[in-house]
Amino acid sequence: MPKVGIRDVAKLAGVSTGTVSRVLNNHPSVTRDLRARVSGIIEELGYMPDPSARSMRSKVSRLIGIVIPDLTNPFFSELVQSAEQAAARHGYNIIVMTSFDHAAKEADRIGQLTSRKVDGIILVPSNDFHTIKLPKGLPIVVVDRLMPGYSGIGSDHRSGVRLGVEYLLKLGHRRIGFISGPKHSVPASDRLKGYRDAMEQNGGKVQNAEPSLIAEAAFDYESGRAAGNYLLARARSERPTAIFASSDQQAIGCMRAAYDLGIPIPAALSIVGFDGIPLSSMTIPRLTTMKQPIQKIAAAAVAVLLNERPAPSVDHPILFACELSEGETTAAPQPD
Amino acid sequence: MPKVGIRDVAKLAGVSTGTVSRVLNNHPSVTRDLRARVSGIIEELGYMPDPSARSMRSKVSRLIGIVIPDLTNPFFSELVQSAEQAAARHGYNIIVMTSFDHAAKEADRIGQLTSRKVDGIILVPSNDFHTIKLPKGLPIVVVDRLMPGYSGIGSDHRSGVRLGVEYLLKLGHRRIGFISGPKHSVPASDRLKGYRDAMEQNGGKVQNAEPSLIAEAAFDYESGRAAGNYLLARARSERPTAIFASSDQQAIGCMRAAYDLGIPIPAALSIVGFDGIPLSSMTIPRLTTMKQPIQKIAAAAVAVLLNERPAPSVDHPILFACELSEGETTAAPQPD
DNA sequence: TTGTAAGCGTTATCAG
DNA sequence: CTGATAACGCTTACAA
Repeated sequence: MPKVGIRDVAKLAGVSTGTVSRVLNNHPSVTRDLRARVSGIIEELGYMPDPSARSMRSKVSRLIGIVIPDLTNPFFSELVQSAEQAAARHGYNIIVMTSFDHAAKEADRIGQLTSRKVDGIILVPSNDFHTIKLPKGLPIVVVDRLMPGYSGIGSDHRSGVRLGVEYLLKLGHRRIGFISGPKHSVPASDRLKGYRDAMEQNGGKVQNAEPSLIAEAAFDYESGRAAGNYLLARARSERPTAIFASSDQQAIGCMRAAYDLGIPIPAALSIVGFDGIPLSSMTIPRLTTMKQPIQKIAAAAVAVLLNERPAPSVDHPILFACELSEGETTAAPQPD
Repeated sequence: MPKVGIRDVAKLAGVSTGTVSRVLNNHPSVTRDLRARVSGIIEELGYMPDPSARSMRSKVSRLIGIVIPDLTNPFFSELVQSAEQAAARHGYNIIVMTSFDHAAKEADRIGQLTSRKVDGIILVPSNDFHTIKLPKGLPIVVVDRLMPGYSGIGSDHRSGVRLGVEYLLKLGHRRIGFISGPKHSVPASDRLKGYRDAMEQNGGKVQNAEPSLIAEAAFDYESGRAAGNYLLARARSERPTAIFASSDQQAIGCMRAAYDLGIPIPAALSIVGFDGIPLSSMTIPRLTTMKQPIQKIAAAAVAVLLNERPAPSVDHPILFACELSEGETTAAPQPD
């Protein structure tokens, strides 16, 4: 079965390879019936164009690279899956790579992708991304962890967090703790701002978010647990009655900390997470969380790379709104 | 900056393009110092070979495809991540695709991968995989859900489950429920066999695993919950004192069901999961589970595709042992 | 050991 | 609108 090529199709259809190629790329200048005949033969022969040859000539690989810090993080795996679907709808495929939040690895991955001639890269930058430089000319869209100077797509973390904290305020909480993300992370400081926004506009009572109500942590489970422990292992009168965590994983770690300290949720402590990963509805009790529209983000990123949508300007990222998903980890505070 | 090609390197090094190519592919027949000089120039010029051109001539793409049912499943995302790492160590990259457990999509994905000329495919077959036929000639290794007739790599589900159930028996449990996987799934029936193995060898008492102790379910959270509900919503004397679930997600869903029914874990119910996903140590209480060696599996799969390791014969898959990870969801049964 | 040159399967340029 | 034909950038016999 000696592999059928474009010439076989051409011969059998009685046309030139050029015409077949034009049919393949649905170039407008082919007669309806000629196109039909050729397509027929293509079908019949089960011909599939060779992507390497194609890409070599046309400089288009129909490949999109996606570089994320950690595929094990449900938020990112959902992002990748959504991107894969969106890309597939356009005949594109996805090459995934993990940077492990390590700038050097990240630079290396981006280099590989570049030399693979991917048509674009979706990048969730590592936390010390600023140390690397991106190859000019390659369409690249930064997602989730927006970076100044790069066109980005994500959700509005700041107002998302603000809404979440306001929700806690509305429930009657005043001593609201905050588990922040890594110090230098852009989204982390955005989320922190959202927290401050909400706290400060809430009149005098909690005007200054006391530093002791803010715990810095990585976005993962263990860090969330440590941060929760820091916030909760104190006298009851000092202890926050509610905690907003910057990620669902942190929130879940924090639930664990509360559990270990014997603090019932939501009776003595309310917890709100951020991200809306599937897992958040599987915890006991179900986590209340601010849900990011991952699919929208992924679809938009793909659309931008495929020029189906204008790239956001460097200082005006595309931002989607987050949405509160009420679970069972939040309630009015107990009277002291 | 007019893209540096192999000829530029050749010219600057004063050698032929053939030699440069040989250096690139570290063909043995190149003098040490010549190789050194050429490598120097390559470095200096920042030359990167064009993968399309390369692949077109050599029929090697340095690309591995991986098709899984659902990237959102932590077990698979960890598998993909591990495969990505293993592949990267060999200069290979990974194209991921999701089949959503849908045979038609799966066939389509495999077709795409084939036409992309990937050097091999790692496949976790969908549940109705048997309906599709694989393209001959393409190295493909079936992982996790082993299929008769295909060379596969996975862990020993049957004895893994047996060990888990034996653990429960050792704790003193006798009425042990089992949440099975989808009926026609190969690993599901393997796991079920493991359960039967353990139950049947346990003397007369539970000689026949009563059908009512076995609930069929998909591997996901919701199904696990429903199955748990089925097993638990009965009079206490009929209700199992322990449940073995075929996946961690099922187990967690089952915990949820128990929680909703007011059945305390592990006081009134022990639960053991299967897979050992990271999430399993984040639940409250921490899930006891049979851990699959995902990294080993992924590494072996990549090694097989890269011919670093002989492919397992069609009827003798490579099987790794599972290991019990003791959490907090298991305890001796309460006296009736 | 190294150079030479013929393709690999497409697409794109030019005529016709 | 369609056909011929020259690239595309590299690998690999075949020669030297």
